[in-house]
Amino acid sequence: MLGSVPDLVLAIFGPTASGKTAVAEALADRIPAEIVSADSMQVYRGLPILTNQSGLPMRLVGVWPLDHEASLGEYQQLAQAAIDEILAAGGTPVVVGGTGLYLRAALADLRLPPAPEPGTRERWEKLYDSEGAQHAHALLAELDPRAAAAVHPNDRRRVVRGLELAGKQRERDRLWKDETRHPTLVFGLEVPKDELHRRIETRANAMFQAGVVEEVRRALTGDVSSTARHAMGLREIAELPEAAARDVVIARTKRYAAYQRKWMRRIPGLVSLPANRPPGEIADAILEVARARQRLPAGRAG
RNA sequence: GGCGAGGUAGCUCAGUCGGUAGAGCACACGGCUGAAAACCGUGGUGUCGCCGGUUCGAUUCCGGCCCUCGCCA
Repeated sequence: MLGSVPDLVLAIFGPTASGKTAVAEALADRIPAEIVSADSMQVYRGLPILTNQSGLPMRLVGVWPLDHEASLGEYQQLAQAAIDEILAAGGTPVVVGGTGLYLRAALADLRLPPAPEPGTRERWEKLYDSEGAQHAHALLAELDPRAAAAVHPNDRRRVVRGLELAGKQRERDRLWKDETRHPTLVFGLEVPKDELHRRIETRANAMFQAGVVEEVRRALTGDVSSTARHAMGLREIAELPEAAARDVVIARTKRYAAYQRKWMRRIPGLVSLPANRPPGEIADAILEVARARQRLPAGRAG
């Protein structure tokens, strides 16, 4: 152990296969830390190979069964509770993940509006489908002009959500604000695109060697929620020959990595780090930044 | 070698009764607040296999050639 960085939250973001987990592990080797996952698919148990679970001790990995409907609000409560608990015990929470929105929800107080009351989502979805997108959007414009202005009529999900919340107070400006619940440093791992693509291909092959086909087959014998169903490759592995499924998984993972790069550019306060070094060196660099930040007068970190 | 089908965007393909072309996926950019590995929006990136003929004009019609696939030898 090289000492600690008390009262500070560290976060590591980056595209799939950028080595986030290895860096988090190296950090946990160096300071009293616990890892908190910010990953919308690793929260599920039952698909450890497909969702690339590492086997390291981590909070919020494998906590939901596959038939559980995911929700950002529920994740936020669990993740914030975990972070607070680790801090209270004197440890450093290391929040690691590839789901940008989940990472923000773990670190910031997004003031999420409430979950829909039972039945209301179904009701608005029905209206959207029967009356058409334009009609539903026009109705939203009547009930909540600001919300309507922010969504395209074709965006069924957000038009419906807007209708659910019509009339309720919403704070919409917290997602991109550099405000966190605790002093926090967010690091982003940068890997050149070619190198990242090579790693993604290698990992996809390893996934099949590790038996992902059998894992998926087993998982699909039970109920799978609409959110878990979106795990990349789940459908393809069940339906396509192995080689074709692998190609789809590779293509979609590359696309996902591009999406994550977008998040990396947007996450407030993110400190970018080149990732083509051993994880231990990256962890040392992170700790150096963290300690320098802690020597500053009390206040916001990041 | 014979017969058949085909060669158009990065990929799979549509189309043009002759006026230089468009879908899906991919890609790029943007949005996003209780589904985010999701969802939505904007953008066409092209020697239409090659050479010649007919034509004011050919990716389209005609001839030849090259290549791919299938069947038969």
